[in-house]
Amino acid sequence: MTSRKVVSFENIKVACKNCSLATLCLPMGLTPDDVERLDSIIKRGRPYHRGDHLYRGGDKFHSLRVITSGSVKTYSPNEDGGEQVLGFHLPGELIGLDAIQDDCHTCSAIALETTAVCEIPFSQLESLSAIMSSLQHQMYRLLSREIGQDTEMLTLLGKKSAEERLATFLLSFSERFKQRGFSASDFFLSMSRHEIGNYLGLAVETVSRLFTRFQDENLLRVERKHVQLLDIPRLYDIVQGSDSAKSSQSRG
Amino acid sequence: MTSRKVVSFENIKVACKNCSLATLCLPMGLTPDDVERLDSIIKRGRPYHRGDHLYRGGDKFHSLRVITSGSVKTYSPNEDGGEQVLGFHLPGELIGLDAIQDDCHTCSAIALETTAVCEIPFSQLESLSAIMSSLQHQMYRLLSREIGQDTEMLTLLGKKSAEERLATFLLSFSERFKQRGFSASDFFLSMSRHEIGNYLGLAVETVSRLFTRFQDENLLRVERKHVQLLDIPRLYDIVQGSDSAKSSQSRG
DNA sequence: AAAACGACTTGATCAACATCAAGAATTTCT
DNA sequence: AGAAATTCTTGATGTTGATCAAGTCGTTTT
Repeated sequence: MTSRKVVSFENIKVACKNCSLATLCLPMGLTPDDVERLDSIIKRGRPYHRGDHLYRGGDKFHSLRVITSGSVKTYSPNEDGGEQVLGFHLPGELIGLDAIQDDCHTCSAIALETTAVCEIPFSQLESLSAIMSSLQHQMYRLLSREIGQDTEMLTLLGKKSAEERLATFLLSFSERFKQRGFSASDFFLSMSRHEIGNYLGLAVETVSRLFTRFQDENLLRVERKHVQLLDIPRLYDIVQGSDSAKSSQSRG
Repeated sequence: MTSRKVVSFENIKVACKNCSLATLCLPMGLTPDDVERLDSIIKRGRPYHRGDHLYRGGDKFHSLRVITSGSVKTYSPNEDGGEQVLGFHLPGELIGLDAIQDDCHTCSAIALETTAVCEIPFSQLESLSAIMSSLQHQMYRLLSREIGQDTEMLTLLGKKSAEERLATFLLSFSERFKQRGFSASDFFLSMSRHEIGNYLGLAVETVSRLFTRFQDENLLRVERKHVQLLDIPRLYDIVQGSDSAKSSQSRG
């Protein structure tokens, strides 16, 4: 009896239908029936701790993963010891899509803090999507969205100044936290300055100086990992490039 | 009778089973029967001329497109009139994948020379892939590959020097021409220096100077759009970063 | 063929950001 | 708690590649 209760409790925890992230995640747009079927193949492992790898480049690919709490950094370890940070992932986001191509992870994923994930065995997902057109459609959409996000990032790295990059970075987190029901203007970043710089193609020192400058200009307040955005409209102006940022200074 | 012959000829031209690109393209890994079914939904339009748009950002999305001859540039028109070149596409390559997300093209595609394409209505492709698991698998692989390529490009723009970028660019074309049965060391680039620079996040002048420098160093010969790679191994050394390029100079 | 235009090249200068260096603040380890 | 190791910040200097400017070559127009 007791064990039945425990099992039941576990099931509830895993179920997409009870998950606040469902609208951001794989179940988006699926009927409750379809969500139930999807649920049947999803597994939840034990949580990862800061610094634990979810997978490493070269590992055989079995499962896509959705972050359910915490945050994850993906990076591609490059030949000469260095690394390129590819992304920071928040709850509801799906990672591992790049590994479908040849059944092998091309990049690594590491927990930035205590992090829980749902695992979705890809071969089962594939089979299920063959008989559930809504799921297939959602998969195509998610893969396409990933491509769209990557191309936005290409524009960022190809054309934008350091200032524009950091503003874009901050607003991306602002929007994503907001979507998840958290404050859009007051949050903690789980990654280091070094990781931010690597991601944005900037030196650590440049990132640090920009935080200081943004603070001096009353765009934000920052203390270590804690960031408070004070003038989101002006940050958006900065993202747009063109030094219109100054002209549209918020009525202070 | 005559008209039957013409129709038949047209059919042969369109058929994937007779296409030399099949192994690079959507039919890759499909059985002949499956290729036949895929064929049934593919359309070929009239060729595009240099400067013609295949689609523009904002257009409603109907079809994926495969280049069958010629070449195409994709770019995202950015707010302030400028553009970010996202890619150059050769025969066998599939474009439009980013538009699946919300049925709307997010970027534009323009022919760099006389170019023929196959059109694949996406809704039909989706339906077909629901009943052809091999096709579904291939679609997932292609989408995943696109993501992988984008992340490689992120590393290029985030971390690499101008020299490394141009070497990477040239070797990418070398490899792709080779795959298609053309010379890996002697080819014509269909895009301008300006477009190369935009794509690589460099100024036109920098691209021009690098071509000159590479030529001075006997890495290649270049005249206008015509490029001959003279020392491919050393170009690979340059791509690797670390100035090992000099030490592994080819035995001259 | 001459003229006009656009693409490419080359040179000179400049600016943004990287790198080097050192110190301050935090976190981790024992 | 105290020491060691990180992480972050700040300053000084350097370098890469952008920008500005001018000229050459090639192509298109008339």
